[in-house]
Amino acid sequence: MRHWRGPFDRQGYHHGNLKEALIEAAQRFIAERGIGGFTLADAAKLVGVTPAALYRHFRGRDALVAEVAFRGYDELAKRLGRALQSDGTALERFTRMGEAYLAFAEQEPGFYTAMFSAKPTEGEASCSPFWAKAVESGGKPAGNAFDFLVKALADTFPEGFQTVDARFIAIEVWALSHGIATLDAAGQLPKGPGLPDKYELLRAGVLALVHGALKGKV
Amino acid sequence: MRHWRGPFDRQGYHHGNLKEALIEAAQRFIAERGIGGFTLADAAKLVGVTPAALYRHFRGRDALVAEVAFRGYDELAKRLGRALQSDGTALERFTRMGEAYLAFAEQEPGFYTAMFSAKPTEGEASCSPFWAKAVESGGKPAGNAFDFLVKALADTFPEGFQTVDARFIAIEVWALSHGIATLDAAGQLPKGPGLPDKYELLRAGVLALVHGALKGKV
DNA sequence: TGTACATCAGTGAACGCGCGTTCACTGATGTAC
DNA sequence: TGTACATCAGTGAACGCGCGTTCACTGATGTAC
Repeated sequence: MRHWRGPFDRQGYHHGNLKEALIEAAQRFIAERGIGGFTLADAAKLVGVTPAALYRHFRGRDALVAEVAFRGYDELAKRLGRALQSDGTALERFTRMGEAYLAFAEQEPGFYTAMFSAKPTEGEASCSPFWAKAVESGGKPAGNAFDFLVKALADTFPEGFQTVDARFIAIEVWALSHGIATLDAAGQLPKGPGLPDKYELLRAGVLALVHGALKGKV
Repeated sequence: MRHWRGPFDRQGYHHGNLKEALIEAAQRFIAERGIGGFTLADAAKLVGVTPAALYRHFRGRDALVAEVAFRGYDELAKRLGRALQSDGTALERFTRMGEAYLAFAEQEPGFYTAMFSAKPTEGEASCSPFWAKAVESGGKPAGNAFDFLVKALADTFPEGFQTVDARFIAIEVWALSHGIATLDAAGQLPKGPGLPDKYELLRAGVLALVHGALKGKV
């Protein structure tokens, strides 16, 4: 195999790493134009290949989008897992997870968009990869994003939440994170002097949600 | 003008209420298939009219989508305004607003989708109709959804939020509402025995957010 | 009441386009001998 | 080391389709006289 010189770079008849390059191109176009605006023709062109070449690696358009979404689930779980195992106090790690979530949505809009708009592939395992029971990936059981969140909550507040199910809080935290991330992506988050940025918004909001539960205020 | 017999009903050469019927059809298809999946041809067919007829009433596809979004902003503000002026205590009205928001997103997915994905029309007034300064509509200044939310907060907690800007809380509440609504629409909200439904989720979350601010916990 | 006419909402045929996908093919690669 | 061969990634031409949009038109409506 020829030396790999970057996803959109090519010399000669064989591309060398077409599958990865196509995924990367799709990710980029989905980020720029949304799921509907993404076309196979553009992706192939960017990569320097005929549209038909795609069919050596994917069943079709939907399969490529699904693959992007799948990579997204993986990357998000990886980032959250990394934050969960980072240094510092449990609260610091928990805060870092929130930042990681927002940063992921901002830095990888292609992933994020694909993750929430990929049609459930018929026959495929799970269509809610955030919180579905962890799926095996290459033998070793992979954690999912939602499980990491629940675990972080348990670590950070080992005394538990009296009457409240930890999953309850986790859903609240996730919904707030998702809301902030999508409003921000849509350019709808009010911004201005005296108004917090999204990280501050999430940090303060999560603390309030957790403390509300801690005090049985819910 | 002939008697109006329903949006998708027609007799004779002239439709009678084509503009409204097209908006309604667009709303329905956007709800079913998303912005990308909506086509003029389908809308015209449903209404019983040639695609070209659309151009008597709209500049083109984008204008129709924008009109749907605009109706959505209007309808949402109307519903929130109604909740804001309903009976009961201030807290009850505030809670009702949250329910109204979630119900709107669920009952009018066409509106909700259009509102968040309409491209900012160049030359048009505002591209963030939730919180942009209230626009005149037919002479009388119309309230926007975000202003209603801030007002509800002020009514419900007249003692104010010590160190915290009320808009801060409003953004948190809105982000949580939006997150819950969109996760629910995407079928991603975990559901099961012991887990709360979305209304309970929002109610508890909002209370926690507000109390967090009230106690200066933020 | 009847007729001529202006208005304009909707027709239907056509357009150019770009899409996703297929197919028989070709040329580069690496392996067996 | 050299040659024959199997493999298969990518080609390029073609497909059928449905899209948004245009245009000269037609037929229904309502108004002026």
